[in-house]
Amino acid sequence: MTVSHRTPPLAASSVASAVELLRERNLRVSAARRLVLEALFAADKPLTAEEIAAGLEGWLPASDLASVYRNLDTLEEIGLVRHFHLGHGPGRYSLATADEREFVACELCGAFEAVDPSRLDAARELIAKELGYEARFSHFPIVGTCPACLADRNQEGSHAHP
Amino acid sequence: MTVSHRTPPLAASSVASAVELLRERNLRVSAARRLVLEALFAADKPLTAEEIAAGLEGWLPASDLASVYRNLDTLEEIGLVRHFHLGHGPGRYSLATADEREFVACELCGAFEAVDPSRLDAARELIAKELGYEARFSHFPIVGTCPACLADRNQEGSHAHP
DNA sequence: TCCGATGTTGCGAGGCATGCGCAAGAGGGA
DNA sequence: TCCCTCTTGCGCATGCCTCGCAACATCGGA
Repeated sequence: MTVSHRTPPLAASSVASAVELLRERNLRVSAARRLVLEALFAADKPLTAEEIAAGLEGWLPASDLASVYRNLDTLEEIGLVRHFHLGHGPGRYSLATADEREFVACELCGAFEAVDPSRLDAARELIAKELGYEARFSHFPIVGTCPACLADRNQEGSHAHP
Repeated sequence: MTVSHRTPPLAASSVASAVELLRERNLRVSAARRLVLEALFAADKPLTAEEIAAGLEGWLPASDLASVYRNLDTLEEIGLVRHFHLGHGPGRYSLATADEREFVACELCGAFEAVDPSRLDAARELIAKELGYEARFSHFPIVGTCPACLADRNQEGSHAHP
């Protein structure tokens, strides 16, 4: 799923509770499906479909990539999963949280972080005022230069006049 | 070229002056190269490599897609061309302007516009203060909902209580 | 004006991130 | 346990590029 879903988020606290939510929606709890959930619950960061299919480097059984994409898609449709895009490169998937997350990414080093949307409300407001657009950084992040790379850049500049 | 270049922009006013700049850099002025420039000068909006290769629907001779990409890349490297990414979908290329452009895009209808970076400085400042990141919307735009789609959405909501 | 060194072109093939079709297989209510 | 469906797995297709390589063109120099 390369497109952003707008289903309200469903925050599950465990694989078991997520499975429960699947059943409530008459979705089957297949091995492949459960594996995707287990990978997402086990991970501490957004995963690519490839990483999930590979079984998190052996921690979990490997599974079919196409099925992983399909399952991520259905899970996202019901609100259990969210994904965003880190510049070029594959999409990154994670469990949905009650409050949607937004992202910032560094175009130099590739670092990224999730941020609470409220921290971006002021900026969002300014953008709305100036352009009339309502910005959303949950599917496509704010791209720029992270603090570390900014520091590196200043470092470089400084040795011109030691 | 899927990556952003940081060469200072070179604003050319015509194909001839752009060609001049190529010669100054010891780059050859081949037919294919000139065609890319002609397409960009003829267009009133950012083009995809595919559109350029197709000769703008017959206005110009068609050319090889791989060469178009290579030429856009070299032109971008010397600062004559810039490109940005509209969500998924191919990159969009346009002639560089003396002042860099930044972009906003609507994730619902696909519309996008170029904006003067100064109009986003306040938002950029807020983001820097809040996250420490220096945001740049010239390669990856601000993604959100455009005024028209926002109006549509309100329209929909309103007929609940006429 | 011809020449040669080298930058470029135009294919064709390859790669990555997805998406699709379809027959085989597995959930789970009756 | 049966059977209807939902899912899986596999292979192949697609969109957007990128690469390798031989043929070819450009442009400074003889």
